[in-house]
Amino acid sequence: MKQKNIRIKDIAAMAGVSEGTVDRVIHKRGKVSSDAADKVNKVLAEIEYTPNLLARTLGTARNYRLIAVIPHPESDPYWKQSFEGLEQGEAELAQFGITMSVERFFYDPTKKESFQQVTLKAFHSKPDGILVAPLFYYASVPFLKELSESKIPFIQFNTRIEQAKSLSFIGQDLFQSGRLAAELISLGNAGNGSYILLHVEEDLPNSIHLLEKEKGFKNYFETELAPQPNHIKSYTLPDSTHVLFEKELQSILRTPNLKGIYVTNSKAYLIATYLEKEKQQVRLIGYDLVEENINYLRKGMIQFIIHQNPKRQAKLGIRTLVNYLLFDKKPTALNLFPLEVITKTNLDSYQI
Amino acid sequence: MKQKNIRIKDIAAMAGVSEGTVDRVIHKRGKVSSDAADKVNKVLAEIEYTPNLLARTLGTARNYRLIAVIPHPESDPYWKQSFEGLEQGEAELAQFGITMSVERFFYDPTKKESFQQVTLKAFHSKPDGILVAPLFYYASVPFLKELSESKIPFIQFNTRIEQAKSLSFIGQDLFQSGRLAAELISLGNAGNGSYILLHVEEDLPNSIHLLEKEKGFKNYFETELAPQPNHIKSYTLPDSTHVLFEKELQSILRTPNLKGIYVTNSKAYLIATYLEKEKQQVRLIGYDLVEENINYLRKGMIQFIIHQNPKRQAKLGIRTLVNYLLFDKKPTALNLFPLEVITKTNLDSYQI
DNA sequence: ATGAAAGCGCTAACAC
DNA sequence: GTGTTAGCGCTTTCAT
Repeated sequence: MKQKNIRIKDIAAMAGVSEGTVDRVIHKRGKVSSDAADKVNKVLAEIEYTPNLLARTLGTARNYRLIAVIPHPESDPYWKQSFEGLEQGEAELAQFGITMSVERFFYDPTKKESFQQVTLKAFHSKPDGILVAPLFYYASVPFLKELSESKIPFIQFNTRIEQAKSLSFIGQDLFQSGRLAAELISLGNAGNGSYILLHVEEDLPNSIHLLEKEKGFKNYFETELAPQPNHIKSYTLPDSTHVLFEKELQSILRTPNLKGIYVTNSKAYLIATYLEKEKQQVRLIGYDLVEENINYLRKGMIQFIIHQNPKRQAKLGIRTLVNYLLFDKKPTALNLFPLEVITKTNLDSYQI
Repeated sequence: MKQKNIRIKDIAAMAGVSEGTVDRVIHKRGKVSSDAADKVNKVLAEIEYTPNLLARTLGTARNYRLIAVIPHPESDPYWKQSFEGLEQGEAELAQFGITMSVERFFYDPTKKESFQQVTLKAFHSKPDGILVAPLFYYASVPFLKELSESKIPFIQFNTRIEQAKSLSFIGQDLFQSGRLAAELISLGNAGNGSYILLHVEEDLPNSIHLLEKEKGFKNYFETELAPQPNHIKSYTLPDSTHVLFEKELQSILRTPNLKGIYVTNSKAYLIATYLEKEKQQVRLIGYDLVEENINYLRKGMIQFIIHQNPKRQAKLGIRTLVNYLLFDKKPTALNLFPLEVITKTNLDSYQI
């Protein structure tokens, strides 16, 4: 009954070959006669061999080098959280005595050139694996293609370039995210209202991911609330320091029968500030648990935050890469994170 | 710069003692002169020693035995999910070659005697650790006390007996959970409505955890919506097969100006069935991603489900126990899970 | 009380 | 090609 775990040694004995040969067959390291290979494979087919992953890493001295390419942590609290996720992932490795370095290459999320420069450097340093948040579509495509061609395994997170042959994408379904925002913003409002979608401080042509959210948002109203005469409009706002910001926002807020505002990035607090000043009551939905948003969530000026869990994304990215490189574990191509709904009341339960 | 990881061997050399002695000091396995202990401790204080957890498990032959005490998986889809979490946790261990068995002891969640019987058996089998969902308050107190006294480490999950000295509690803050339900149910409803809280098919005296939710629910209306003249009432409904079930529910649904119903357990679908039949429009909130709830969520008859993530709770329970037993890692006393809000639209993102 | 040494299961280097 | 063997860092047993 108590079937002891089968080891390579056992397999070797059963197949009548040596441990080394079994290892070579299992890992396809070549240099093995088809005769021996057959014997081993036969045994392998009969038994259930689950390698001991602990022992495997202990045995291998090899030092892997990973590179993480993300926006600079100081550029935005959101990316700070990703950065912390990397650190946690790395700490986890250290604990298990896995010698794997995680170099961080930062770029300026507002400058395409910065991204290009950094990715070039990353590529030339020939790491064993890359974890990248490819914010810039057009700059990412060639980079990721180069990685594929050089057989450098990589994982995309946060933003997805669909055609890239990444090991895995870790992040959220942005179309659904937009739909969720629409559901939450319209909840309890019985028809015929106006809803505004706002891209704040974004370089839209370069941020196709935001357009996914927009599509989802509109889709929800069309498919789920069709008979109700709702008005949906989307705007792009400039940098909040820009003179036009306030002016444009002001006119937007004068939209008749305005029921809700959906901000597609983490800048909802900018709108909240303004609403607070004007004492206007509009349902406001945004993204990410950054401090300013949290404050307005607490005050009740923001009703919902959709959380992307950047920390967990980054941590999982590291873990996935390690599993692949060290343990031969192929990840799922798409690792879609839950669309987490945060309100004033469940906020604390999300703060670790 | 590239400080190689310090091993026990290094410490031994630095302290001028043998590896065995260092090991004895680190693990306080006794049998070491104060002289030698001092030397080792001195080195330990100067350097940063992080044991290689991989090597540690490889080295230990010891076979640990865990016991999980949960309601029978077939008694409720919710507990089925917990059960699956246990399986996942166990699979994870196997992967790493950790030889640790997880026996499952099931009880009938509607019968206190069944719980008592099972816990007695668990206790007598003297396992190395226990993971328990202590649904019955009065029956749990003495059991958990016995565990403490016999120094059998245990973790509570799902339900928490506060005074028990468990290694850790894994679950949700139910008071906050009630508050969250109140927030979601009242959202967008401008004042003066009636809200009903429903305990369905529950033996209330034995389910003090449900009373926590009730307190939280009422608390939210008092503290956050005080000036608005809302009416909150709570009821307990019998088994749905009972003749009184429909009758009582019917009279409840005739509450004037009824805006929302909050079901404190996973039985919201029973109410949804009825609402659907009567074509009554009331906001409905319940717990747990069980199939019937999911169906009504999809249909739009249930607006929100608060998810407790039983699978992850159970999995983490196993992992925590292993970390404690094998790696000497003390868990946090309170591991509160996020209060996850599920709607029709983000549901799919939660289905793994 | 302490040191030496034999594993744990696997990988990799080295003979043959 | 194939078998043998020396580790990886730790625990544990066995002398001393």
